[in-house]
Amino acid sequence: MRYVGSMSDPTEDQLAALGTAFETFARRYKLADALRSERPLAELDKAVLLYVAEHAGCGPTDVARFLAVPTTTLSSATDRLVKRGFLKRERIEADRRAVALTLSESGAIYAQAQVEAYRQMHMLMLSRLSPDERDQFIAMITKIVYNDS
Amino acid sequence: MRYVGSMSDPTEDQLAALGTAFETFARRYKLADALRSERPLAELDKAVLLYVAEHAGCGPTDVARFLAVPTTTLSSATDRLVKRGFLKRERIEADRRAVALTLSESGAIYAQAQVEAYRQMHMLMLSRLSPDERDQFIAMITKIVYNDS
DNA sequence: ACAAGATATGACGAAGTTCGGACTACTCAA
DNA sequence: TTGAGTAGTCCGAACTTCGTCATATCTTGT
Repeated sequence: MRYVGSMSDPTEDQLAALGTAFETFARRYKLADALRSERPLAELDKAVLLYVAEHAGCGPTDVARFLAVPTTTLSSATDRLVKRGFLKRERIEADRRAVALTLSESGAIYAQAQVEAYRQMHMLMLSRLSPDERDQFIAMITKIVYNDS
Repeated sequence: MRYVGSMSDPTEDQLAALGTAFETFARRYKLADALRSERPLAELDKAVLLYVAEHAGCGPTDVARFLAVPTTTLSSATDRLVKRGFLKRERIEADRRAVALTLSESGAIYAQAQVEAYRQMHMLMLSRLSPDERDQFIAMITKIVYNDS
């Protein structure tokens, strides 16, 4: 049984085109990311690093909630990051159960490199569009992402 | 030392906007995917299933190459899929070293459901744009993804 | 003031994944 | 026929995720 939409719904062709574009996009993205040197951090760890970069002093629970993973999983992640010297965990006195997460020097460098890599990729992507299209594209994807329905 | 681009390069604002949009996009995408019932297949396994759905009779090496993972990793994936009854592995006589991968009945159903879920998501995304914008958006993302530079 | 309950983390371990190295079986060219 | 190359799999080490349990600390109703 197939849903028959109104005239203003996206067409099947549009959906198909978008699907294949995304599929290809995701694969390339992964490939580009994979060619980093040394043992790359786990996906989760990178996400944690970037989050802490933007929210210095936050607690593990905050990060876990944001990334939608169990706190124990996040605990493992911070463990790894601390062990590699990318993250600092410090008890705070306002609430001595809690810890405040901050990036170490090298953690900040790593995060910065990561951000830069993304920037490069975005640059490459946008550079394939004309200047006019760039604004349009960004406006559209923003509309898609943020317009909760 | 920062690279100073030409006037027609994407602006920092554009890059930043695109970055945050993607970040949010990726997170939502993951969440939506996570709400499937029963033990969900590993990410790799799903990718394998979808690939085989489109390339019935292909061999493990084909899939491994396409997904850019070692053949041993792909072997594990097919093992799991066969064990769950989603995939069939059959020796072919043209080359008796090779095996041909095909979806089982339930594998096809699963793949179909997966495709449908993506379709839904793409539908939701496109529905936030006006009909005119949809074509424009697809044209742009296609240009971005396929125009190798 | 304090017992009871909520919170923030960490320790531990089971279950599951990735992937290098070794191995089997088969094909092919000389 | 033999040696090199190819398709796949098996095994095991290293890692991740995440549930369960244990530890400190807050917080509060009384």
